[in-house]
Amino acid sequence: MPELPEVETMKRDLSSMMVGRCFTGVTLHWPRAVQTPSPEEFCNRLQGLCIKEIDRRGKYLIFRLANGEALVLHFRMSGSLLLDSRNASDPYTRNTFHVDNGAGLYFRDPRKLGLIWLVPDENTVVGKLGPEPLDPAFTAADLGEWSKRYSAPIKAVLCDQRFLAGIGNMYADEALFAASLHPLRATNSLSADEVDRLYRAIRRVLEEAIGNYGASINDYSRPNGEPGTAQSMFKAAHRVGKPCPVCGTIIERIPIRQRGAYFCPNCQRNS
DNA sequence: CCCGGAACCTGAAGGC
DNA sequence: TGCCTTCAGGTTCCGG
Repeated sequence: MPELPEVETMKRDLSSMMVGRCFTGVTLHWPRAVQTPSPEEFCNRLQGLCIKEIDRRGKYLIFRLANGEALVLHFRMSGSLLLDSRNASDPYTRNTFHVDNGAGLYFRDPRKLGLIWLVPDENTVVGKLGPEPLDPAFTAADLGEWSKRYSAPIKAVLCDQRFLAGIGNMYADEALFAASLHPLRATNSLSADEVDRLYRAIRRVLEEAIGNYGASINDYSRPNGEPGTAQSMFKAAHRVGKPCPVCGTIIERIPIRQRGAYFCPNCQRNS
């Protein structure tokens, strides 16, 4: 499930090979992924456009094009963007972007939940996202200010893209474990010390995961097909029934807002 | 504003 | 073995 570290890895891996290249066409096997414009217009307009730079905002991957427009992708649950031409015949390759060096960018997405936009202004897609957690301008004081506004469980708030951009289920669990905070803690009940712990935990967890090229939990892999290794560092996420690496207590999983929250009931007390 | 639930998807996993 | 149900989860939308 591509979250911030996985999309950041895609951005870095793809930038060296794709910046300066131009799209020669698109094959849409799953046109419903295209949000705007219409699939026909999407294919016509993208053809001939060249990539000026590749960026990331939250969990969105942004191709900034030389004509000022932006091709924006969101991978949701199962999407990935692959370079190897062998993916042309993969039944889960939903859409293919053909590039002027003869190569292709293969949008592989078994669950068909990923989304694609071609827009004159990328902010129509990503404009409502909260701050980037790794932006130097985002401080612990900012996190404290934001947190006062929410009474919902901290786990749910961390996953809310209007609060912070790019954190999903896995990294919210990891950050809360690293900060020794129970996922059900009311967000506005955090002390200044707890906010500071959480702030440092978020940044440490995300930076470490980027250093490990993201987590290959389900269908994600790097553009070259190699898996990321960040999942091997997980202490709580997706580890239900396994021992906490700190204290040995069995990791539990509870539903919060229809999603699984993994945590150590000993290290992350709800009080 | 807040919250819960459904919808979108399909492979995996569990029950009987 | 096999059919059927449920679950996973990011985002948006809808209703209370």
